[in-house]
Amino acid sequence: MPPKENKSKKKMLVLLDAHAIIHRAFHALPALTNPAGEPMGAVYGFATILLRILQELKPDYIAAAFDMAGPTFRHVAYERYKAQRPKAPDELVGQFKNVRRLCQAFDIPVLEHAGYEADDVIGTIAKSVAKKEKGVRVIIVTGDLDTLQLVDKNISVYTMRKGVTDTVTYDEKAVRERYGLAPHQLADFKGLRGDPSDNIPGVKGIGEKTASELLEKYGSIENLYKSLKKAKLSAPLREKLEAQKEEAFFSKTLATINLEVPVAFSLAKAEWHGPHGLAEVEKLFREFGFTSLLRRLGYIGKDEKIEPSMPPSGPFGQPEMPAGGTQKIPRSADFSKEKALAFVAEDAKIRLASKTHTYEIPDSLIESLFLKSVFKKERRRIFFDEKSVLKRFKSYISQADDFDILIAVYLLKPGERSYTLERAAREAGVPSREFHHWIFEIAAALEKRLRERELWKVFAEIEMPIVPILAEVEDRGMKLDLAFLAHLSKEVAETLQSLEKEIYKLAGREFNINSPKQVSEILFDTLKLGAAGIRKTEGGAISTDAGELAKIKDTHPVVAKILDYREVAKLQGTYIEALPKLVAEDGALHTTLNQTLTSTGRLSSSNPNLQNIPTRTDFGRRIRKAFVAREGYELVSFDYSQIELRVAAAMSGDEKMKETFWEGGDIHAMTAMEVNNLKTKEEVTPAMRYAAKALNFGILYGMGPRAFAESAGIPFADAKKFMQEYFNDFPKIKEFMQRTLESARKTGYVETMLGRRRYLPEINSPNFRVRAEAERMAMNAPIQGTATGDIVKLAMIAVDKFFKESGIRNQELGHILMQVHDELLCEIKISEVAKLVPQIKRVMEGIYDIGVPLVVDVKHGSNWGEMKNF
DNA sequence: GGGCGGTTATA
DNA sequence: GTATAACCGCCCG
Repeated sequence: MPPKENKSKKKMLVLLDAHAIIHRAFHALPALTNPAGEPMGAVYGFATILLRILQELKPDYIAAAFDMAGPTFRHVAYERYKAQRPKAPDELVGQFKNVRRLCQAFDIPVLEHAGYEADDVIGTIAKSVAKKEKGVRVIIVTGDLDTLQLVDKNISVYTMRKGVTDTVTYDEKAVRERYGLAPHQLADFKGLRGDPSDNIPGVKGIGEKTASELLEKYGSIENLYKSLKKAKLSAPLREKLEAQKEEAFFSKTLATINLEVPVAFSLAKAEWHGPHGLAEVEKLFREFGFTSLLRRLGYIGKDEKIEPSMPPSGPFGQPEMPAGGTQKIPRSADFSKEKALAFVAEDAKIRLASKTHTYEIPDSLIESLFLKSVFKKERRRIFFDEKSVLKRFKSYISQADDFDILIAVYLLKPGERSYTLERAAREAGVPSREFHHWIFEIAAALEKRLRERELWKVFAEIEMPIVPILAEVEDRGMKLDLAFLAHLSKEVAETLQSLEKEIYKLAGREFNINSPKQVSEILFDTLKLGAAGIRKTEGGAISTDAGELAKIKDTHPVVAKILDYREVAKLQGTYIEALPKLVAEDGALHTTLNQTLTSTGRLSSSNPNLQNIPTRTDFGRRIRKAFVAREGYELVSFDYSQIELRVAAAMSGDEKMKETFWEGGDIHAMTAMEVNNLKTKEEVTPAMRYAAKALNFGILYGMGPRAFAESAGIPFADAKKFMQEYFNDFPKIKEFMQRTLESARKTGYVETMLGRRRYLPEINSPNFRVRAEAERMAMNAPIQGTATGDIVKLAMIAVDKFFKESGIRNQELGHILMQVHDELLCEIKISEVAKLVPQIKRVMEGIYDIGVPLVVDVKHGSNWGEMKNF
């Protein structure tokens, strides 16, 4: 989040930590060169950030601090200081000079002092200005977090995340949230924990957690040592602190920014004059080859509000898009006669193309009625990522002829990490040209391919219609009961503390229970528990995952406690603590539903992932209770019962399985009867049913006997026998698997009932493991894809349509809240639940005839954790 | 800070 | 033994 506009009357001084910004940009960005071949990436990064700062923060004063060559006072005190740092590469060294030239051109004073680092210079100036000039607040712009210790009421730190695109501002509160410490304690923190990147030793054996805890209790290293004798500390910790007292104090000194650099600074000289006399800058930009930045120069200091963000294209973003002739929309623009338009959401604008022109619409103009009506008018619309365009326009209605290039290329080539317009163009065989010609050609070429490969139905009847539904689901969000979670968090924190204590006591010493490595050491080295029969991890260590620990649960009481701790810690960290931070201003949690990520056609959910909210354990369900219906509504969950097994029965055509589903029988019990050759279902024991259930699921995953033995908890020989029996009893299942594999080997892909494809080039690999993995994917993808890709998506579309066409949606009586693979979660006005549930259930059960009945189970309640059967 | 291994949440 | 997302620790630069 960019800092708030400087609305207060206070003046603002921006101090650029040029050294850190350059380093950051150098590492975060690709190695670019100017036309003359000199490295320019870091200079470009610096320039971009500088422009952004000038636009966004509109400082009254600005100055830049550099490191000076030669040893600093820290090197004099400690020869190993930053000793393991590789020397700055040559490509970087030359760029410092150019950044200095840039500062000169901008008339920004350069600050430096022999024997001190840029941090020290900045610290000295920031603190002295903040003290002397009450009317000035200071913002430090930097590429690392070393300067956070300077933060106070008048000083904040502005820095970059994720490369350089995302920015974050630290004030006192933010530092506390991030570290749990006051800014001035950060040097103490490094004193204890050390800083490997600067070769600051710290106290060996003290990590982030212990350091924070100690500082929370004692405030500072000085205080800690003063009260060390009477402090309540574990023996090993006390020993470490006593033995390494010198290191602790010394490390703190190294980590402390020097506030007494004898550097001259004059606020008057640092005054920023705004955009006058930038001819020098322009000259430099041309010399450096920063043509994309030239345009932005014009904006500096103007009142016009433009979004602070990196340019979407050019050397930094995606590969340069063909931009040819991009222009602002003229007042006289008239699109009424255009048969087709293309829309692409970019960083802070929408790129709009007609067949003959490309325009850019800044976000600020999107709200205009003119553009909204241009967008909504019925005509051919081409997109790359329609969902993001819909959200930008806040318009959730699609049109029959809409074409999303992103979706098209996903269906043609699923399972890629990410897609770009450039890749789509490559896939479509369309070479680069002016944007408006380019994008329409790509769409046409992709449409042709979709039709050739018989993917058109999936595209036009499933994937395109679901786009606006996903946009709306994301936008609506799910309401979270924050008070409830806060309460739960407190309780859970206590549980964790007491579990921690018990574990330390049982183990005989303290260790980090969150570290699998340390857990393994405690269990198998210190306590010498038997490791025979325990799986090894990929790295060769003895595994400590829940399945393995369960095997030795009875050999020592600490094992069960560690399992308890794991469960609670996981839920605390991943949900109870994390979810509240993601609640938006509207009190709701807005996930992102990714439609083009999975290889099988499922959706995925992230930021937060709402598809893995706990439900299996009692404790997990308590978290679910935090997801609540809005006032006057109920949550209603529609869950396709055993949909993957039903699809497997349908696709294979196995009569016994189909019959069981038609009769509404218990599929797992029936399986148990068959593989055990029993005559009546009364003879099926719970253990038999459990094993049969594991077998049914395993079959869907292409499992072998070894994995089956493990999951059912039976001997390998029995497992093998049962699997053979299974394939004898359900021969069509075996045939289906074989047919699928053969076809995959021949064509290189498998497909769902509706023709969605998954390509599996490894299916003919000479490497057994690689090939076997591809075979399992081949057997699973058609089933998973048909059930939770094709069918559930169709159901979402139909249910949404039902809401809209019956007027339910308009009267705000009900809507879809979330999809969890085989479940649709809806929010329905309480008064309407009884009437609507049977109708929705009918829509879902009748969505697609696979030759086996689809059954939907319905539950409802005021929250997601306590639901009653309907 | 980034990347990876190990683990665990869901279907 | 399929499909995911995300946490933490730990190692690297």
